[in-house]
Amino acid sequence: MAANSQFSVAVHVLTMLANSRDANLKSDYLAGSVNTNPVVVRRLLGNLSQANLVISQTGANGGTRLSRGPENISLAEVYRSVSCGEVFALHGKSPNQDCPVGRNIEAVLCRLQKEIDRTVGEKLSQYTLADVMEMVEQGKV
Amino acid sequence: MAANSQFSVAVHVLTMLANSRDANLKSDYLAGSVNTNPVVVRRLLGNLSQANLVISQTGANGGTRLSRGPENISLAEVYRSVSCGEVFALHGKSPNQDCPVGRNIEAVLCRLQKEIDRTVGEKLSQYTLADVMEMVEQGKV
DNA sequence: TCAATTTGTATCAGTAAGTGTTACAGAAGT
DNA sequence: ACTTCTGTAACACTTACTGATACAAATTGA
Repeated sequence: MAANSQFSVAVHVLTMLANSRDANLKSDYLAGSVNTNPVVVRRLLGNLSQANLVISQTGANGGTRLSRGPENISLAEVYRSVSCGEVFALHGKSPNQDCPVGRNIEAVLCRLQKEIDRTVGEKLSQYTLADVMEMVEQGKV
Repeated sequence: MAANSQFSVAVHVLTMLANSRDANLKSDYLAGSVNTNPVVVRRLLGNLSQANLVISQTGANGGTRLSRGPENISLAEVYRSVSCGEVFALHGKSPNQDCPVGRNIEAVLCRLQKEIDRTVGEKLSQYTLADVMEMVEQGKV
């Protein structure tokens, strides 16, 4: 399996929840649609729950539902809740401070990083879960 | 060391090359500024060379220089040459095709992915290596 | 109260990617 | 020839994600 597909799975799961409105969906059922293990789904739902996007209930007839209407959940929130939010990372080790470039490049890259990440966030905030539901609906054959 | 910092290191190295104009810089010297191993730098320069951003020469007095002026190298090109260019990944395994959401979500996410990646590319293409040089210069104390 | 269900979480193994290092063949200058 | 470099292979280490089993705690309902 490749890199970080958590955002994709999160959007998938949230769309399922949106389609079922107020009914609690179980991690087993969601995992069946995503084609993965229920624990993977529960871990992901844990992140979404911490971000107040979903509400989970333990016990019999438990499960997970959206915390609000899909038109009030932007993809930017989803992205933030399951990723570090950085398109690229800064240097692992600090560059050589005796070098004029090394001394100043980090600040430049940091500003650039923030700008890129903000751009991604703004783009994602243009879409809500309701938009995704609609697109999925239109894609139906 | 953390995630993918290759873009940061690439911009760092290219800025060094830009500052030294036509002189060949050695991987040892560049590694000293980045604070890493020469082989790491040479691997990175290999990518940049394949993308025709730099020219390397083997042998004594060898090294690497830019293939063109820094005002003609956009950060989008740099980004493309050292990363997969995807802000988020699609599903690892294909979702359950018997589920209405599973059947259609991939296409929706793929469109969204392309749009986000294009947005990042457009933002990065607003900056050239010459802009970075200037910002680094201004940051000097 | 007791049994069944379901989440939350710990734990472990497997996979993939990036990093750092040593080593060495081949190219090129003197 | 000898020295200096790049290009690259090989290996160990770390980190992150995925997938799986296991079980405590919560909740429902009989």
